[in-house]
Amino acid sequence: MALKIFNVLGREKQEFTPLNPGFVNMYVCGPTTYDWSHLGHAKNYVNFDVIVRYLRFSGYNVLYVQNITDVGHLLETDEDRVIKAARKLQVKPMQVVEEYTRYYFEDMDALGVTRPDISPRASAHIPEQIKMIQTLIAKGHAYEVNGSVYFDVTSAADYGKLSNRKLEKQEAGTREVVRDDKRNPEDFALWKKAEPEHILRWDSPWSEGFPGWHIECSAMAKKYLGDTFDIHGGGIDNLFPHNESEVVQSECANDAPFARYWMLGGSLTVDGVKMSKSLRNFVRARDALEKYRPQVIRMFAMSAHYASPVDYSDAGMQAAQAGWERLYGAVRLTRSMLGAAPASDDSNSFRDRLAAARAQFIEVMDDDFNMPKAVAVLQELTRDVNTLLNSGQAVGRPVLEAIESTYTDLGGTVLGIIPAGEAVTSGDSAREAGLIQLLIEMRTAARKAKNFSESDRIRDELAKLGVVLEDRADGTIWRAT
RNA sequence: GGCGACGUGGCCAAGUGGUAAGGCAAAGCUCUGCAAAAGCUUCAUUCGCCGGUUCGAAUCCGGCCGUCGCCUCCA
Repeated sequence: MALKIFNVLGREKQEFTPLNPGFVNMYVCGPTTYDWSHLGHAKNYVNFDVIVRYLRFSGYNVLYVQNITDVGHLLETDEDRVIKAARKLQVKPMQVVEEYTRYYFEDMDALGVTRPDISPRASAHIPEQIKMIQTLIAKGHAYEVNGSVYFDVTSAADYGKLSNRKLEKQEAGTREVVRDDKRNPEDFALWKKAEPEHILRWDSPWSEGFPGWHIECSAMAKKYLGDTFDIHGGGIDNLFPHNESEVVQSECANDAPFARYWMLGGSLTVDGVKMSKSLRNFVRARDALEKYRPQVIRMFAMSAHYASPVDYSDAGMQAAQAGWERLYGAVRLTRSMLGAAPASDDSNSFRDRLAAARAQFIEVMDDDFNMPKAVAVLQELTRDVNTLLNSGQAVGRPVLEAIESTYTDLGGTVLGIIPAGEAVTSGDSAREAGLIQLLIEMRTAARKAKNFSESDRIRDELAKLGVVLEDRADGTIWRAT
């Protein structure tokens, strides 16, 4: 079974064949770091994280580039959003960028999102952007007016092919407003001359100014991945104009196809409306992390196919949490049983069940990264694992290890929802575990003596402290809530 | 208005021609001293509505209704 990807370019599911066998060059549009990351970012970057993890799990050598936008991303009012934030906070623009870039990585790290291999910043690639703009001017795809440079969308026959937009046949100026000095209303800025109060500014052949928003991705993708590369990811909300502009300017400048596969993630919504900063309906990623474990947020992000929207709600998060706890409960039970398991081949036939789960997992992930179905595969496996482990029949160490590694590989390495283990390392945790074990033994003695008021008191008091006891045929185990 | 996505049980959701995965919630049961955890059972003759194609459609085609996204602020 070969990997298939729904390619937004052409809007069909296609077999994935990398440009160079065994290697995947991938670019994903990153955030503009002038404010906190919210769950919308978390959803999208968790999805792409799983995509990258799965590609690597499948044996591909992935080069993953994700930019940090720190300049040129203007508001509708033509204000630079970074400068605006800096003015509000009374700090230098680059301080804003530094601070929120740091927070962004902190939040993504906490969510278990693997860092991109390269995180290039727009402001560090001004020369590359200027060079690309010069190429576009030389080829007649861009023009300079009053120190600013615009891309002429009528110069490219296939402009609009990604978002399926066609230029309206109309003459410039017939619209009510033709902004700036553009020849066509649809032309977009490659370089903008800076007004005196605009602090973020660089020298260029045309003026002291700053690059447009779209050119950074084209320039940095070219620099690190080449003219043509395999996968370009991002959020569906940036399909137009951002992604469309990237495609047209890159292909015009490079005379080569740009990204071969486009993968765009669905938006996170709240009550059916997109979570966004401007609507002020967002939940910061770090606030969500205070309330829910990172694995639960990842489960939630994977509750629908990556290209579909996901609606945020407490009920949705709680469903994700309940589902996760059942999965993780099976893993925890497996690990606790490993401690005293015999090195026998008891229950060895269960290996077939594990192999089937692996095969199913790969099959559904190969089908355009069907994460909800991949989770379902683990959930079905979990039912059988629980049945086996609670059956009372002997289970040998090799099988337990095979169960553990199945969860670790599929749920851990690929999906990032199964932690590697709760290693008790610090002195305090080891002491705590010892004390809990002592209380468990005291309770066991009380139960044997049928002193249930005493045994229930120990259980209830521990529960109040966040330690839940579970009585099993082979003894009592505990877990922290 | 243009472009695009979508509408599946109480909720979330998979499913692109062969007779409805999975999770959450709910109810009953088993296990337990009681719990917890786990397992079992029940829970859509039906996939927004109306037509059509077909031996057969949630899946294909047409129309209608509704929701959402983008159309130079947004991952």
